[in-house]
Amino acid sequence: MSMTSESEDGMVPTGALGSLAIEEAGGGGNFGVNGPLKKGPWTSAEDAILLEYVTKHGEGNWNAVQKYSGLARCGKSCRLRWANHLRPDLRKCAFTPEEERHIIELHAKMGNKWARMAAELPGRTDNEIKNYWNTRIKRRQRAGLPIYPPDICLQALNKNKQSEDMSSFSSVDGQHHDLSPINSFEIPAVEFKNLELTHQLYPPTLLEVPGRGLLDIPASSLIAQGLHSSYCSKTLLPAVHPTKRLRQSESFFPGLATNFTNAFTNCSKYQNDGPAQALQSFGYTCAYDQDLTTDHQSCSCVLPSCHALLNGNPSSSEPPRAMKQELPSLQTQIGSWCSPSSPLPSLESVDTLIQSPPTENMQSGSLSPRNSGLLDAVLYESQSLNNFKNSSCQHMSGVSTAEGEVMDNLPHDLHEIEWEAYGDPISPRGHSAASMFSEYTPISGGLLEEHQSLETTLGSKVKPEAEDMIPDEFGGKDDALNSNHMIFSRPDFLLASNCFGPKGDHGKEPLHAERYWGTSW
DNA sequence: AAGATTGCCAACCGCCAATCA
DNA sequence: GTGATTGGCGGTTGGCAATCT
Repeated sequence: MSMTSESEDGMVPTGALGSLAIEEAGGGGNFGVNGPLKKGPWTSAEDAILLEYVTKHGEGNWNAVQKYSGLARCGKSCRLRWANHLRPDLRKCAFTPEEERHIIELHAKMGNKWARMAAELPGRTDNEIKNYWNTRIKRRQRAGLPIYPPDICLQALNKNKQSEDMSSFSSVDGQHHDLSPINSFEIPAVEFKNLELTHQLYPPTLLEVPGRGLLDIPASSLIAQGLHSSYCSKTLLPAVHPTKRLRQSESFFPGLATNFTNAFTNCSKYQNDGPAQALQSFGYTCAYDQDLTTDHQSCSCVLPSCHALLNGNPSSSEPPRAMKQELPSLQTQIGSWCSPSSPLPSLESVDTLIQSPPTENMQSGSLSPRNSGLLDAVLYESQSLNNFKNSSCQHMSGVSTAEGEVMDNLPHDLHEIEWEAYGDPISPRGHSAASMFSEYTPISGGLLEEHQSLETTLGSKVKPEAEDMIPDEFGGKDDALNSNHMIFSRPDFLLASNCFGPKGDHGKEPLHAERYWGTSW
């Protein structure tokens, strides 16, 4: 949408542009020294002014642009325009396949760190990369395709495995992570105080955070952590990034590491069996996973159910909610665990927090404004449903701690329903649950409203989706893909799925990578 | 053909950290 | 030391064009 107002202004010779710019600044908004600041698309004349200014004075001091050139734009807008469009070193062509590949790799490594990604892609801007990623994600999610190609996930896996091997626990000082090229995690210095808030609430990889939406997690953060339960304590917990900015919302992701720890503890037996088995053991259920027999349920069941629970929107008949497609990176969220100013709790204490959420800390006052709402609702629900504990999951042997913790909060019948789906290796409900979770974006309504929503979820709205929604190796009904796309978008899914693994037990053809991933990798 | 949907992209907004006065 | 300013970042919005129904 390049400059819609282009037609109304020709290129104006540089020099004596100020008055023109001021005249053009008709839009409302703030007032600068030259009058009202213009918003909206930039004109060629404005570009010329900005270009001239930067040529003369260099970058920086952007507010002076408006002051001295007469450009009726705020400094911020000028900086953005320069950085995204006028910089001479920009590459305006479409992303090359190599660049796309690089972006995927970088995102697997960094998450939504667009600026950092842009720094590694010469001539590309963070905005460009962000837009590319968001549209790409949207497209792939709609198509029910995973975000990350398997090799990247495995790459991340291997790297982080190496990282674990190489890293030493002595890196508590937080230095190692910048020194080690392998360890790509960024662990910010954040407060531990919110730890209890998210325990029990969020399964790995997709975390719903009120006011923040779903958090996605770079593949590297997901996969490797899960391989060993000790990983969290070694790599996630101690590392502190001294310079990482702490955003309010980024202090909100504490429970994840423990969930990882717990969730993968029971799968650690696979750790020596190679990635494939380990990944399968993670239990990120793929409806097409032919290995999803009851033998594997121990690890494959929980997360989707968690999704369903957390989503609070188990029914596909629910009105569609805004889908959060891209999410803050885990590496910052996980960092919530560790702060120089807040001693890292032992995992035991973490578990204590998980199992016995301190209710006093759940008072609204202890929640950040962004954190209230869904969290409150889920915590409340968790407590009120605690009576179901131990009764419903015991028939599911091998359910990991984290899994059980979440599952325990489900009514028994819901367990049954969910598990029936997972017992059926080709049931579409397996991933539909995940999609339910993904489709729930909390609107920061009141606690009551969310509670009600959750209640509805738990109580009655578990509705099986039609069996015919199973896509025929992604050639099936689009609706099914749409409604179930989320799990395929998750890097964890692709690791667990057989899309790049051996043929499943049921003789279904494995998904060929080139078909599965498309050709655009 | 017309309306709806999707893709794409530019720009804005809010937040935060660093710097400055 | 403190408040204001600046710059940077990530998320979101809005509009146009292309495609679909």
